Order: sequence, then C-alpha cells, then structure tokens
Amino acid sequence: MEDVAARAGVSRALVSIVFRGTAGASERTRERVLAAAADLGYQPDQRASRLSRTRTRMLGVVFGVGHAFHGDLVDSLYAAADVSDYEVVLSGVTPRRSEEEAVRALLAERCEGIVLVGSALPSPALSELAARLPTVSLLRDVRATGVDVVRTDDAEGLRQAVTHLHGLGHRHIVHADGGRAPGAAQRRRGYRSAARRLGLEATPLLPGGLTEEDGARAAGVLLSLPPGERPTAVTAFNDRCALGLVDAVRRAGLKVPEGLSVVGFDDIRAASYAHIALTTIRQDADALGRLAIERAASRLDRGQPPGRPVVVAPALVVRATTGAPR
Amino acid sequence: MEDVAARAGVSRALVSIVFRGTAGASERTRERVLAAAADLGYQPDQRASRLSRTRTRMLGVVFGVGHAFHGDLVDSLYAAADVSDYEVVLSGVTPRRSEEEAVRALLAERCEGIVLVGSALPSPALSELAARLPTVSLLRDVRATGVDVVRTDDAEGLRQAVTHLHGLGHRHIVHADGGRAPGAAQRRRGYRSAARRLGLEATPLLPGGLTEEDGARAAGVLLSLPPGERPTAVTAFNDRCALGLVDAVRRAGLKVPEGLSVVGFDDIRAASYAHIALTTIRQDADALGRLAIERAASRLDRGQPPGRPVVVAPALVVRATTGAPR
DNA sequence: GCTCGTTACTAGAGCGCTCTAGTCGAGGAG
DNA sequence: CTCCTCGACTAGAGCGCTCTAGTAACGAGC
Repeated sequence: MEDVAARAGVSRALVSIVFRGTAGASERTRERVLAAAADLGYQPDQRASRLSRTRTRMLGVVFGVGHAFHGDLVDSLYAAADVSDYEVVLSGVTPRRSEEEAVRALLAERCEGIVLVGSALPSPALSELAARLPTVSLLRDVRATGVDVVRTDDAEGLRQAVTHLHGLGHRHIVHADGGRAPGAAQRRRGYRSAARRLGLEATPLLPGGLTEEDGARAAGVLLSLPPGERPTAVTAFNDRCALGLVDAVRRAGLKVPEGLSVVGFDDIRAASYAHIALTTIRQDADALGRLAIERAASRLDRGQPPGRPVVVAPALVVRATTGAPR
Repeated sequence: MEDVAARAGVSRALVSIVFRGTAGASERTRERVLAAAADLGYQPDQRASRLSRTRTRMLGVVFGVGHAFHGDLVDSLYAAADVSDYEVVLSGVTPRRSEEEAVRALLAERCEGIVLVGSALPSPALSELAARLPTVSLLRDVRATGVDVVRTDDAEGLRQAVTHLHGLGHRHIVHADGGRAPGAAQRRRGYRSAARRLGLEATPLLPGGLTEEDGARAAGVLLSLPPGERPTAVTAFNDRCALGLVDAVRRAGLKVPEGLSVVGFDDIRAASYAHIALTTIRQDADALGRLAIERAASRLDRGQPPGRPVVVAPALVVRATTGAPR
C-alpha cells in the first residue's frame, strides 16, 4: 500500500479511500492510484482491513459438505450475502470434521454471525453459541433461546404430498421416516395430520433415512408386505431417500407410478432430471438462504433481537412418479 | 487479551506465549493465564494473529459445492491440512459464483497456497495465478507453467475397466464420454488404447457428461442402436453418469448386468450403496487430498519448486453392474 | 479584505495480535 | 566476590489496513 501511494504520489490514506470507494478523492487521483496499483499488482489485504474496521461483516456458514440440498443452500447464501454486503465464510462438516470443530474455526475467525445448515448440535450448545453471536438455524427447528430459525413448513409439505396422493385416488399411503434428521419430526406430524383429516388408514411408518441407501432399505420392508396390505403410495423423508426407494422398488419389478406412487422432499437438482422426474415437495432454497442472511443482517445492522421462527412455504412439484393407483 | 493479562497479573506478551504454546512460561503462570482466559471467555483473534505473523499458514481450496466427489476430497484435504499444520479455507463454486470469484476471495484473504479441485480455468489464468502463489490443480491435468498437478491416472483407470470387461467376455464396449471435463481426455485415451491393445471393435464414443442426466441421455443413444450393433458393455465417464445410464437402461427393460455391463469412475459414496452396487474405478480421495496438501506444503515450507505431476493409481472395484455378456 | 464552505488530501493513532530485544533475579563456576 | 548462564517475564515496534481530526487551497459572499 505504501508503494502504491508512493508511486501515485499520494498518501496511504488516499489509497485506502480509493480502494474502499469512499468519497474524498478526485477522479484524476483515483485513476492514478488504480493505475499504480495495477502496475504493482497490489490487492488490499482483507485481514488487515477487517482488523482495523471494527465490523468484520463476515457471516459463517456451517454446512454438510456431502449434502446435495446444502449445496443448493450455499449457493443461495452466497448470493444473498452479496446483496447485504456481507461475506460468507464456509466451514464444512465432513465425516472426519465435526460440527463443533466447524463452529470453532468460525469463531476464531471472528465472524459476526453464524448460519448453521441442518445443525445437529444439542440445543444447550446452540443457546450458548447464540449468547456469543447472532445464530440462525437453517432447516432445523430448534427451541433454543436466542437462536433464530429459518425453515420450510415441513408439516405443510407433507400435507400437500398426502393430499396430492389422496386426490389421485390413493387410500393407503405410508411415510418413509427420517428419524432424528432436521425436519423429520415435523414431516411425520404433517403426514399423520393429513392422513387423519382425510380419513386414511393408519399405517406404521417405514424406517427411512437421509440417503438413497435408507430409501432402498425402506423399499425392502415395503416389498416384504403381503400384496394385499401393501400401500399404493409412499411419501419419503427426502428426495435421496425417495430416489433409493424408487430404484429398489423398480428393480423388484414394481412399476412406478403404476404399482407405487412416490413423493420426495427437497427438490434437489437430480429430482428434476428427465429420466428421474421425481414428484416432490420443493423447498425454496433461494428464499431460505435469503431469509437466513436477512435475519442475521437485521440483528447485526439494526440490533434487532432474535425473532420468531421464519417458516417458508413449500410447493408440490408434480412430475412422473405419482399417478392413480393400479 | 489485555484484560486476560491484567487478571492473571502478567503482560500481554505472556498471554500470547501461553496461547501459542511456545516455551517461556512457567507451569504455574500458564495455568493462571488459562484460568483467567476461561473466566473471561477469551479466545485469541485469528485475524490479528495471522496479520502479525508473517506466515498465515492458510491454504485456499476451490471446489464445486454440488459435486459429490469434491465433497470426499474436501474431507481428505481438511484431514491432511490438519497434520501439516495448515488451515483450509474453503471457497465454493456454485451456479451463481464463478471459479474466478472464488479464487479472488481467497487471494484477498492472503492464502499462502491454493488448491483448485477440478478447475475449469484456462491455463493462462492458472499460470498467472501460479506466479503469485503455489497452486495445485487437483484432478485436472494441466500443462501450465508453475502449476502443480495431483491427479488420478485416468487413462490407467479406463484401461482397467476395459480389461475387466474384456476378461468377462465382452467384445463390444463403448465409452460414454465426459467431454471437456477434467480427466475426460485421459479417460478417452485410456479407453482407446485398451480397446486397441485387446483388439476390440472400434466404436464411436457415446456423448456422456458429468451428471445422471447426461448418463440417461447416453442411454437413449445406446438404446436407439439396432440390437445387433448394440454394445454389451459401457464404461462411463464417472459414477453419476453411470448411475443415470444404468437407471435409464433398466427402465427401458434392459437388465444390468445381464443385458448390459456398466463401469463407473470415482467410487462416490453412493456407488457402494447395496441397492446400487456399481462396479467402478475408485479414485483414492485420501491420497489425492494428502498429496495435494503435501505438495503445497513442501513448496511453502521447504521452498521447493513446482514438480512434475503426481499421479495416483486408481483401482477397480467390482460390484454388481458387470458380468458376462448375455 | 475577511470569513465561511467545500473539496482534496494527510498525519497518525488505533485494530489485536507476534516477536525481538531486552530486564531481572537466581544459581553455578572460577 | 565477580562473571556467566539461564529461565521467566516485559516493553514496544510492527503486521497492513481504517478512520478521525486535521490542513491547504480555492471560491463565493459580504
């Protein structure tokens, strides 16, 4: 910076002004400084800049590196942070890197706020974190003091799925459960309430999960049922589970949707591929990311207190894995 | 830090010594400082620490947020950086965030080295980057001056795939191509050389790609061939392509492996799921990540010049999508 | 001519650490 | 008793920026 200033014949402060784009430099000097910087290959040092600014304007994002839907959210978070003039710092959770570790790295970095995507942290840990800095739990509904929540209306999503299947004529619908995964409890609840309201037969849940493998396992359970008792439709915890289920069921000779209708959840990119064409409940990744950033930003910029959970409406996307029974 | 020092009755410098774990503090003071810090909830500020240290010991990693295999590599990069005492800083490439942008963010952060996973940057841009800081291209083989390359022996992988199929009795094997994706050219070459060596019929490539959708499209082309001319086996550019292909082909009524054998590439986690059980060429994510970090570290720590490409051997993993023809 | 406002610019004190070059006191060697 | 060494600790400069409180120059208005 010193060198750039010398070359442009100005003070260091002026160089700073030019690079921050603040007022206080004439057009001519601005150009001279920029030219000098280009000659010298100078690029301002973010760390130093953040250190001297009191605000860092950094938002930490903890996400599961392998999760397809987390990837969609990261895209949206990057985009939303950009317009709010915050910078996203990623910290990934992988099989060998725990969520605690990911959070710790972000804290040492002095992020001003933190967004946890599908966090599995116990709520005391979340409260503790929230006491230190604005924390938003994205996807997972937690009742932890101080923690903001942005999530999809999971229950409503399942209601839509069940209603859709009911409308097609299905009367025996089963839910492949997500266990303890974020949103799973709400989806179960949505499934049950819709089933009750529509007067469908009560069916025990299928043990599902988050991955294709879990879906395939659920398919095994389903297929082991005597044909008479076999449901004609399944709502799966998520798309990956649905995909695994569809795959396994088809390989067993059951046609989808003729023999079995399947609805997923998330609308990951793969769900829309022509050869898959999964009917699913779309989570609005764009809105979720945007709202998460907005929440963090409003707490940081306008000193607002944590608010009530923000719930985003899901939408049914009808594709080719659902149809009338038989 | 000042407060911690005051509370422990020592100087700031001593606090710094304790937190860095350097020699020069007695056991008793060390404990006093740690206790004071715990009371105050003090945690050192990484940014300030890095600013004053000349070295930042940060390694930037640019990766595709959606790519399953990149996720596996990120896991391995985190682990490897940990042992080399470097810190990984992620910068994601998404549909709305270009690789250039991802790199720029890392440079402003003052990373000391950079690892590009499956980079799509033109080689002049890579050389320019490499002139600024140690750069390693992971997965993609580039001939750009100053750029280190760590990759799988893609050609060898395809040779293994073709040889495996040949051993099962296949004489008509086609390759679903990856186009301009990293490694695609080498895989094509490996396929061709193996086919030639084994005296197989020359077959035009199937237009493939990186995603399940591309694989499904390739399946369409394959199925449109008159049965007599139809190959009995396919080597796919990667697992996702293979998965899409298998799926589409099965839905068209062709059995896998009875009617068609399929070999993937990568060995992503999903390939090993029981209901998928894809025969594939395993890329050693652990070795790739470790070698990439080692390369960067050896240039940084020991001032070594960029070296020749590091090529990791792939391994055939036989599962359930390959078998004898007919 | 003088004051006042503006615009263009600068000096220099931080930001929260690290690290070099010390000081200080307690032993040990001569 | 002096001189050294050594371990424990501290002062203070510096990392590369930002930002407040200025200064200088130049018109405009009276």
